[in-house]
Amino acid sequence: MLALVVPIAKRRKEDVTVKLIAVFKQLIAEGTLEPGGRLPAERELAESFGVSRSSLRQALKVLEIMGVISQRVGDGTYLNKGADAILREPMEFLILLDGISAHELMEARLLVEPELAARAALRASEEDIAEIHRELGAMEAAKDDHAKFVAHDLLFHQAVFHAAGNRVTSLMFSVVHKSLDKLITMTSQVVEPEHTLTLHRRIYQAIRKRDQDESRRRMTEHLVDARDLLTRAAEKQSHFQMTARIQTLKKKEPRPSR
Amino acid sequence: MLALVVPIAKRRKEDVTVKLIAVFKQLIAEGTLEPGGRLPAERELAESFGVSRSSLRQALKVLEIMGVISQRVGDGTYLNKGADAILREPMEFLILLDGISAHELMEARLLVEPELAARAALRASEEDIAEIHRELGAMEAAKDDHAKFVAHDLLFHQAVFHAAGNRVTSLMFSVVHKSLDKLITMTSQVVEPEHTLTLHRRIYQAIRKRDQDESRRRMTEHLVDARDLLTRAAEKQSHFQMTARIQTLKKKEPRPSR
DNA sequence: CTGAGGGGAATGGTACTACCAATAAATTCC
DNA sequence: GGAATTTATTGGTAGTACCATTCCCCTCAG
Repeated sequence: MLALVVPIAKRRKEDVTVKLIAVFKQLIAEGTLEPGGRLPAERELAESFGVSRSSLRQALKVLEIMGVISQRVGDGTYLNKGADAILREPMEFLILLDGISAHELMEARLLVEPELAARAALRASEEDIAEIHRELGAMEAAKDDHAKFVAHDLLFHQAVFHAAGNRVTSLMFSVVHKSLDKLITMTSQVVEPEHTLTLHRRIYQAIRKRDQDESRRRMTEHLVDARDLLTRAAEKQSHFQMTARIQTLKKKEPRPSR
Repeated sequence: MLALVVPIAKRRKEDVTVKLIAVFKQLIAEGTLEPGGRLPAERELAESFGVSRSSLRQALKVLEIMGVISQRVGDGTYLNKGADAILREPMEFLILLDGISAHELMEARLLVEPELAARAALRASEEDIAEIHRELGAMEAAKDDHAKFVAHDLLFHQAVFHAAGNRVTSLMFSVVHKSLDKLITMTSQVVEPEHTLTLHRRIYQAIRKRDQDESRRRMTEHLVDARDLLTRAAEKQSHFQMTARIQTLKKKEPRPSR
């Protein structure tokens, strides 16, 4: 059964914060705010909108965490240009809350990337192919540095995405890649770099030959291999490790019996 | 050329808000907070963490917009179970900021959904197929109500996603679908509902027959058709329309010459 | 005229207080 | 025993005060 998506009309009393976010959305859409541009100071904005600075700051904080804007003390607030980081935080929570496993993330890649490789073979420009080749070279150069090796591995895949010419999937899967980064790094320590390199070389060659079918096959071959490795590695790992906390949290029961 | 992802180490002074979000992430990860569970009151939490309620509220607001928690006045704050909405807001901003067009969104669908249809033909359970059929029926029943018709159209596709059994892609494309909703509704007013229905029926039949190749073909057929219709319709539309604003915004130049 | 340095103003970050409105549990009343 | 009312709790908003950082302009020395 499908999860109920609740398109319910509960538009009734919206937060001021929510309204503010909608306003910013509109201002961006109509071009009043331009990427890279500077926003008025918080105190001014708050007055303009007729809300308190507290409320405005809540909205701005949301936008900042999502990567829409950047704030710097003593300087100001700026609308970001591209927003690569915009999906990162949400995605991490998604993985936590829905308990999405590395296996599922790899399945998603397996579902999409082969087709994208085929598309890349069809539409890649010479520059795109050169970029893919560069990342391949960077991988070779970083054989001994696992972190670097994996970083360029993922950049290789991003380059393929770029060559396929679809920003939507590219953006989406940059997050998936990022989420898998740590796990892949762990895995790479028990795999011969040359093995990974061989698989990547085949993908590159296929795209370079403009062979759609082979590109698709080679990408599938690589990802199936990676998925199996990853799944085994993941079984030994319980979960992700998050960053430090501020203070100790009183673990009192959240059940105030009133 | 790929966009520079700025992996720069600027971990220096993090916001209290950012730290708090990290704390919540950890609390969720280690199971101290359970989905559906109730969080302590804001005033208590703020004291526990040793931060002001203002700062805490900023963090909570971020989590609420992302769909991680729900807050109700007079009641309390609860950790959500699934977080369906978690990618919606970020995705909308992404589309705005990167200026992603409806055409590109449809291209993304065209890239992914055919393969997913094939996967659905392979892995769909009887219940999955029944669900797809139900949405088909709902479309037929809503021939005259454009909004409803389109809603069930998208639910049909969601059902196929579900049948394919990959939550990651399902979540991602629920956002894409949502973004296209209005535009598709407009388009549907100039298209014979029977035309759309026919294409959907073919997809359903193919999946039901467990024919992967035909499922893929039929989904491609449908989306190519939809894309062309949509692209033509979009050309006449400048942009999206967002919801209302609170008050008039002083359009003063964001260039305080100090 | 040029460059280095200092001071002031503006900005975001945080804390704290006060009050409102909505909610749910406890209480009272019929 | 059930319905209406009261009461305490909770999130929502506004407003103030103060801090640390940053930028800009002005001054002054060379």
